[in-house]
Amino acid sequence: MKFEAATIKDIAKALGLSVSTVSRALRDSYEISEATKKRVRDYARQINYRPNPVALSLKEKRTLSIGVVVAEIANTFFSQVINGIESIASKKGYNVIISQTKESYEREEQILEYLTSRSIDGLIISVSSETEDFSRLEALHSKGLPIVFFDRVVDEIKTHKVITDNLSGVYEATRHLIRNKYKRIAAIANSPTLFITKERLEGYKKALEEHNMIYNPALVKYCAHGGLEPEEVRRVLSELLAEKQKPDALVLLSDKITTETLRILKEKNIQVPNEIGIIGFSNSDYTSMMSPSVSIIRQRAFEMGEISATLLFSLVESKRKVTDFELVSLAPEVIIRESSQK
Amino acid sequence: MKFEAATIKDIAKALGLSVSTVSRALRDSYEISEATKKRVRDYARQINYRPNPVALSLKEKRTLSIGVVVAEIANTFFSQVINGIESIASKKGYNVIISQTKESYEREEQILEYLTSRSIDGLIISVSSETEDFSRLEALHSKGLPIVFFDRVVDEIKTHKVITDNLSGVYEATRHLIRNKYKRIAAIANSPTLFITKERLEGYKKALEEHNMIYNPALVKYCAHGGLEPEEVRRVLSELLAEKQKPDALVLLSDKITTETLRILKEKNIQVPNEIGIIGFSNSDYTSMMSPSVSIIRQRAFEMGEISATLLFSLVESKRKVTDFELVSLAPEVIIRESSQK
DNA sequence: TTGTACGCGTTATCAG
DNA sequence: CTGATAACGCGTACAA
Repeated sequence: MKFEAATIKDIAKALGLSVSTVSRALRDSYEISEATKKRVRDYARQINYRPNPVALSLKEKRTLSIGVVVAEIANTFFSQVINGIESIASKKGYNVIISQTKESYEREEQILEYLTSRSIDGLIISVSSETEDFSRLEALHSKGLPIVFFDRVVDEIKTHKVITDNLSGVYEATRHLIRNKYKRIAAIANSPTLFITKERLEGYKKALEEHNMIYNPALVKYCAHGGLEPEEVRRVLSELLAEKQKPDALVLLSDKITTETLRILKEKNIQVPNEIGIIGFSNSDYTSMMSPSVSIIRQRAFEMGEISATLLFSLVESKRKVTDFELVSLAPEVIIRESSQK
Repeated sequence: MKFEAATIKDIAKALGLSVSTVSRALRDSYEISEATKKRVRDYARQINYRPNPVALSLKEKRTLSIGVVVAEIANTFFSQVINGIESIASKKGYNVIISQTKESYEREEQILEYLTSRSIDGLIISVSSETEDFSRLEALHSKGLPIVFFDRVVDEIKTHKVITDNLSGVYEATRHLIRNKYKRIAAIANSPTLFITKERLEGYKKALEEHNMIYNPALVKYCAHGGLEPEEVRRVLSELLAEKQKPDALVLLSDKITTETLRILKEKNIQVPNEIGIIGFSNSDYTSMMSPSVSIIRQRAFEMGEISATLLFSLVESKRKVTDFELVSLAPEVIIRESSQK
């Protein structure tokens, strides 16, 4: 069944005017008499006329839509970012088209292929953990599609980027564990190919080095799909706990990994913070309500969305080619609670 | 700056053909010679030609986009529903345009006004808690816009609806509290105007009646904005705790209210489940990891999204006017944990 | 003050 | 086999 709506032509016919007169009357052009304007406006209201945005888009070569690509919508961090993006976009009169990669490069390719064939005016993206080939993004970017990266940014592509100051966040978190007498601090990270993974691990290493603790690669584990595959966190956690000298603390380097780890520790009845100390990325309010309450590195997700959207619109609305790009780095909140203090 | 892409016309010019020939060649029409087809296809690939979806939309009177309207994206329940919707939509080759009402009728009006001026082929909506006037939705619906309601459905409008079996969920939850010797069971609900609020309270009343407990209106409180306004949950909770005979258990009738209540109880250091028993709607995995773990009524959110989307596409793709509508009622999972058993 | 014609990108129809 | 033209809905330069 089709959804039919009135057009300018319908109004013109009904009122015995030409379409251009109607068009001008509706846009309140000075060339149209008040009498005609009134007739047109009254009739338009009566039949509830709305201009067809598709026709406008075709004409103006813009869609008033932006695309947002994230790994998973139902992830607190991403949904908060989307919240921020939507808040700005709706004020600007733009639609927000959401897609999720589920951490798959293939899906990401499909989405980009699909979205960017001119159905969006700009793109805000956090790449999937599998993505290592940025050529399609690069191609789109060099063709003039405005792109803003957030969270999982692509170093090679020169455009606006909004990230958390991952290094200091993790540095601070790790340092805190060290000061609380944890001796064997392990890290569970997202895919090693992600830029943010590298940054976060830098923070971890920096804290260890500054406190003369040796960096032991055996204590660093990766989840290629950021914990989205059900068993990957469980596997690396088992590996860690099976070490001869098993770790006494964990730094969890992504939201999903934090959630999964907490679930597994609870299930295995491992005592936090005594048996193992925990601090990790999380944007869930529930971490404060748990017992023990969970120490977290909290990203300014809503703000990140707002800033990303604002930067994107500055690109979209810019008349000239922008060559000066911003790298916005937001300080995370490192919130110390019970899970990291024995 | 604009994002320019190649068109059929560019190909035609470059190859010295007419646009119609190029169009047909690309669509592999039988009337075109293999040689020409090959030339066109090769060149199209070379310049990375993609048909302009906006032009297609104008011609075909469809946008391959659906609109999704929820109260708040960053709410676990809604983000899980959106996840389900997106999963189906992406398979069907549809874009998902997301908007949030933030529980405001005014915003909902704006969104509908905007979205439905032919930029979407169908709408999936859970109305805002403020919405009492459904005339715009009704108008859109009777004009032929396919609509599917989920969660907060509109009784008056005849179309597909997907809901949780709210009554039995709450009935079962309340009965469970009664069987666990709770005597003064209060309920905190979303706006009294919402259909689901009525249903949920029916479940509450039914359980009380069946166990010969008197229904005391003083023990039922409402949050007009579903807990989105920061202080509303705190206020009603204070009122309840100030009752001469204060309640010894709470049934929390929406996700947001459950989260807020748990936060406040923790803050006030009120002992759960002894001082007060808790069971409430929640779709957050964290409820299982809290201490005490929280008993919940869990909606099948992802599934609800999948079903809503499937039903919507059946409407969108239907050739004739559909008059036979489904009301899908999904059984919630009532998960009994520690917070409701003293 | 109002109307005609064109173009945005595409496909369908009709001509050749 | 290929090309010209109309149409989708709109806004605007140009004509009247």
